[in-house]
Amino acid sequence: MALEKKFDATTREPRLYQAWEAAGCFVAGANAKPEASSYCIMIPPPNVTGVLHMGHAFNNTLQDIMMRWKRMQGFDTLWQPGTDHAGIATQMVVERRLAETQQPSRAEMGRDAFLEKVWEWKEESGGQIINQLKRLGASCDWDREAFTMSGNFPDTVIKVFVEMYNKGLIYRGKRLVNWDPHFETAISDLEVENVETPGHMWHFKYPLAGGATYTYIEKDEDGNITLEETRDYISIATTRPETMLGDGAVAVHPSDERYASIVGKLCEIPVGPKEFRRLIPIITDEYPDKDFGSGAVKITGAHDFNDYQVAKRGGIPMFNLMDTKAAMRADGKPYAEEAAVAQAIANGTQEFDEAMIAAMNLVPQEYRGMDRFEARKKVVQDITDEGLAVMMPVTTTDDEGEETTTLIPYVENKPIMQPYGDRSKVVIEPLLTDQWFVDTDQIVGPALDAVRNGDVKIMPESGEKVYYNWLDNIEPWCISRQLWWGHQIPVWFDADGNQFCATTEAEAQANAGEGVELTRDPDVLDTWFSSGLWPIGTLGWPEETDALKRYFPTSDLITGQDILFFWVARMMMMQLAVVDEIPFKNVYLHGLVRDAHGKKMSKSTGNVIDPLDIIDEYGADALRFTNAAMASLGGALKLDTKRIEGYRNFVTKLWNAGTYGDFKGTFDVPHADGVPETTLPLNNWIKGEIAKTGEAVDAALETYRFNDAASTLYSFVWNTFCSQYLEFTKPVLDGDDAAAAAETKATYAWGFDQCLILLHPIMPFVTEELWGAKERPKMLVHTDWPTYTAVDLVDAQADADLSWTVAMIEAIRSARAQMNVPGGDFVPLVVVGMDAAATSAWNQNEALIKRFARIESLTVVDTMPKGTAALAVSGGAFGIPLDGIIDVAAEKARLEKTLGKLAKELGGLRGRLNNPKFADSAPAEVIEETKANLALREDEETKLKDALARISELG
RNA sequence: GGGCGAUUAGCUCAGCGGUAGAGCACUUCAUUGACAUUGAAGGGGUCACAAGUUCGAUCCUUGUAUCGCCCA
Repeated sequence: MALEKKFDATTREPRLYQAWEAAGCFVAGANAKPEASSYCIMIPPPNVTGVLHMGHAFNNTLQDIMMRWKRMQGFDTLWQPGTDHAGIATQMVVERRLAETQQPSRAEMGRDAFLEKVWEWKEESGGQIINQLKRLGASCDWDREAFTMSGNFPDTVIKVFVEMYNKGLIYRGKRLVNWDPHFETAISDLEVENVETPGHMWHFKYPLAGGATYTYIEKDEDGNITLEETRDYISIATTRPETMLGDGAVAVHPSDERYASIVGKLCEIPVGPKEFRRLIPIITDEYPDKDFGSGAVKITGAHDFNDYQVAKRGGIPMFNLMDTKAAMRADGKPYAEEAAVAQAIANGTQEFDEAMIAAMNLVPQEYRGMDRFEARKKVVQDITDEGLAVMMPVTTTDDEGEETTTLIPYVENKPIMQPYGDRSKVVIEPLLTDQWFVDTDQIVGPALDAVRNGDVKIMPESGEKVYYNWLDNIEPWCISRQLWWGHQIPVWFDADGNQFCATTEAEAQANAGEGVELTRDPDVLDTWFSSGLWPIGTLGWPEETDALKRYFPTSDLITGQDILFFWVARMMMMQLAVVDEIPFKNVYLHGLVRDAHGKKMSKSTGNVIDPLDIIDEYGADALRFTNAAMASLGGALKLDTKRIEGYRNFVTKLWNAGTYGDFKGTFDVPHADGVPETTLPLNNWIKGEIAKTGEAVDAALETYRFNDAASTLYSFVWNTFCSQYLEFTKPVLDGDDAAAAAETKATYAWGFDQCLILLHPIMPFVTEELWGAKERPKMLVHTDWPTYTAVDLVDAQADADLSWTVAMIEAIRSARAQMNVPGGDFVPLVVVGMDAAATSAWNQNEALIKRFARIESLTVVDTMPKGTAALAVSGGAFGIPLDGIIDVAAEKARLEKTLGKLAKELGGLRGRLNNPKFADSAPAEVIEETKANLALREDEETKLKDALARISELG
């Protein structure tokens, strides 16, 4: 059959994919050899409503390379695909759509109706990313496609929750959590992005109770007094004045002498109606930094993580000031009543508990219902108006040179780290709420040990350090979300708030007793709680499924380093906590795919590269090859379309090597499984080169060095197979020796097949297409991966002869080009003192050298004729006689340049060998190698010096 | 502030205790022979800087500078 002139990726790739799918090529266990070991990869599940971006394309290319390679090797493979319900992200998208289409809002339609809308949207868009993965060529077992909200998965999640609850690994409590005021839900630490933002630090006076005064003294480093004054206040610096209303104390460092005399006294929060101002104690704690601000900090336990710790230590009440939208609270009793109770607490005359404090609203009437940022402005204004802002002098000069000094409020402009929700992009508010937590301290140990003892390997190695660093300092994991889309927490409460955790409502009811009214916790679980169970969940746990037995623990996990904590670490902890086994053996982490200049791809920058556009323009194979070539362990991923173009050209190159073979009849050679028997040096040689390449590819993939595999194949196919071997077959296939031609045809056919096989994991489409151009027992996707080795196939003689031949051709071409010998002319070659090896190599490959270097004859002479261009080739002094036409100056320059390089090298080699310490210390083989190298270079130098001397005689 | 990394050709990046590599870009030449998505030849590097270890350092160690990412 004749091949098309070009490979049309756009039309061929989808058809090839369909053919694989139709033949069941990707089904778990397909092409497995009997008794094969298993090889399993879990896809990092993309968001169900997502679209394929370059990160997915990169990540899935690497996974597919591993899968296809292992499948061809006959492993029992499973690539488990699926999608994630992605709680916040999906709920956000659906809510936005509701708004855009003028439908009732989430709150208006209620939970059940809203969830129906989410499912509708999932059905509508859920298949998209899967189809995009297919365009990339991903060989997942689609029959097993999973989704974190359907099939057995929800049962798995609920069962794990119940088990962990029963083991005491999950608890509920009122804690300060990161609260997203936009989505009105708690989020985990990892979902918060801290961004440096311009901010202000205000300085306010908290008056001492009852008009008390003290002497405030500041000293410099040497203990000299720099400031001494009587104060009736303590100065407080804050970036968040609106939270002053919830202050429970002012804290100073225990060693801070400036405030020692007033510790234990009360001071007044300078906000709110004057008659109800609260008094709070001045306490000591290790937290305040003496050198920061005034050294005294206000303690607002309910709205700051550091203050929360101080308040917990000091038993200081934490007054919650804000509602779920982060507006100042408008509920509760009038301010006057609340403030009176709070004062009693501060005075120590009122008992209090957590629930009582939580119910109190200490927001003064005029602030109630205000947005937090509005409230901030008002607080600052009110305090300043009252004269309680710390003032600083500012001197200005007027037109007449008159200096005036005025006092203005002391406000520092300084960058502050502001927390933002990674999805909502609004400022996160620390908020005191009831949430569910995983007690990570209890389950982190095995996850750390598994990596420390090598059961799980993380690549690159730096990933392990990052992993340790995070897990060693892990915080409790807040797993409840005040969302609707997700796995609802399986806990029911009775009227007294008693918890009944069970897998079903009936079970909870049974535990609570008949007739007890129960309400289910409305919250859902963090998406990562369920995706943390992806390995066992997709394999059917808690059922002892066949898949679980065969494929768990899985083999490799290939994922972005950005989800090392979110996902990888949590899968480790969860799998070990639930089934007491590691989820996977190797973790390959990669970075973010960036643009050609290393910039993050973003819509606003406009530098986003859509993988589907790339596939349309260049084909999936080109994109995949680019991905593989970029994937050095730990390397940066900069995607340049020029590079993709280059690999598209490589696809074409391979295709043309196919059309050459087709043209020469190599596709008429029937398919055979074994390595062909050969006698010709060029055929012996290419077999060895292929074996070496195969070994290099295996070695690269075994160590996840995809870039090495790609560059080895690129260089072999383009340079060795096409530029050399293919060219060398021309004289034989066109020649009169029928036996030689037949052998070469068969060898070319086999060699080209090997290229297709070795390239298939990286470039599945074009290779399968070329494979299909001949009658075959199996599709390429299921063809056996080679097991021959270099030891089997390398013929040392052929190897040496062909290497010499290639070097000879290159030396002649180089000399010709530099001597300006017209390309078409055949020229004679002469040699003095040709040795046996060179003679043998010449005899074997004379036709090739003559044809490709355009040589008409080789003559052995006693002395070089005058005006000969010398060649730096081993085995004799070769030269091209160019008497009369030689450019003497050019030839001198050429020789001098080569001699210069040689001299530098010789200097290094001799220096090393002359150093007695080198002889003593270096390994014998290095010394031998150096000596041999020196001899070779000296020989070359002698010949070239002779040549230079001769040419110098001419001019 | 803590952690992790990077610095190699004009650009994007590999690499390695003992000859400095690729792709792109650049220069010159080639055009009916599988392929112009091509072929041939070529130019281009104090491997950031400094000290140390070593017979030998671009590579290992320490420090400096610059840049990046993650966590506070």
